[in-house]
Amino acid sequence: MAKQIFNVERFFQALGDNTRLRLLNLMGEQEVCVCYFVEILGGPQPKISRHLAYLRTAGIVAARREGKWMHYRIVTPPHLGAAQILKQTLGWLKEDKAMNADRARLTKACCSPSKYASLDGAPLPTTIQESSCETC
Amino acid sequence: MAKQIFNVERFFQALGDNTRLRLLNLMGEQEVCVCYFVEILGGPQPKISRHLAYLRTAGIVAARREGKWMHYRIVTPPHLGAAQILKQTLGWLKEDKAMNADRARLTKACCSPSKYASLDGAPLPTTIQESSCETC
DNA sequence: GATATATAGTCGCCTAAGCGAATGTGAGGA
DNA sequence: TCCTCACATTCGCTTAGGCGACTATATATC
Repeated sequence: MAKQIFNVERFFQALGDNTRLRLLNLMGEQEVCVCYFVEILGGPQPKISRHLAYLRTAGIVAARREGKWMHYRIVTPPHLGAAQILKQTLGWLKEDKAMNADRARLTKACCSPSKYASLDGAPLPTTIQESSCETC
Repeated sequence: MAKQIFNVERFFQALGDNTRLRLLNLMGEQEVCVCYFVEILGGPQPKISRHLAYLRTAGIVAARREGKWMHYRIVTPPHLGAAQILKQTLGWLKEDKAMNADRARLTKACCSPSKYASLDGAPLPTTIQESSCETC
C-alpha cells in the first residue's frame, strides 16, 4: 500500500481542475497550512480537503501533521517527465492574473494573520527544499 | 463560434486519458489519417473518432479533409504555457515503452499499407511544419 | 441516382467526480 | 474526562465522460 505506481492519466486529471490548480499555485515552493487555503480560496473547508486528498492520491502533494494543523507541500513526482511538466505548469500559473491575485492574498494574509479570525495562531507557510514523493 | 477561449482545465483533462495520449503520440510531428489510428490502436472506429473530437474541441488538434479521408495533426495551443507543456508531454511519451511500440507499429504499417486491408489506398502520414490553432 | 467507403454523431448504460451538508477523528486544552 | 479546534470522510445528488452499438453524413464510384 505504501508504494503505488505513478499513474500518468491520474496526474493529468489532477491538473484538470481549477480549484486544484489554485491550490498548487498557492503551495509553490512553500509548505502551507490548510486553514490558509480555506481562507484564500473562500469555499467550504470540506471542498478544499477533498481536492487536497485528490492531489495526494495522485502523488503530487504530501501532507505533514503538526499538532492540530496539517501542512501540504508539492512533491516531485517519481517520473522525470511528470516532474518537468509539473514545474512548467507552476511557472505557467505564475503568469496568470487570477493566480497572481491568489498568491498576493496569501502573502497579505501571512503578513497579518491575526486580522483573519480563522488564521489567528495558525503556523505560517514555510519555504521548503527539494522534496521527493514520500512513497519512494 | 470560430474563436473560443482556450480552457486550461479542458487542456489538462484532454491529456488525462490514455487513448488520447496514444493518439497524440502517433501524431507527433505528422499529419495522420484516421484509418491509421484505428489500425494501430485496434479499437472500434467510433471510439477513436470521439477521442479525436475531444482533442479538437480542446484546441489540441485540428482536422483536414482530403476526399473521403480525414487527417489530424497537433496544433500549437494559443497559450505559450500550454504549448510548452504539450511539447514536453510529447517528448515524455517518446520515452515510454508502450508509446514507442505504437509508433513502431505505425511506421511498419506505413511501409507496407497494402498488407493491412483497412489501410489499402489510404494516404500516408505526412510531416508537417509548425502549425497554429485554426481558430486564431 | 444507387452504392460503397471513411468518418462523425447519437443513444443508453455505467462509472468517476464535483458539490453541499452532515458526520467522524485526532490533537490540545480546560 | 469533556470540549473545542482543525481537518478528513461520508452521503446523496447531479453532471461529465468513457464505452459499445447503432445510425447519420460526406465523398467517391458506378
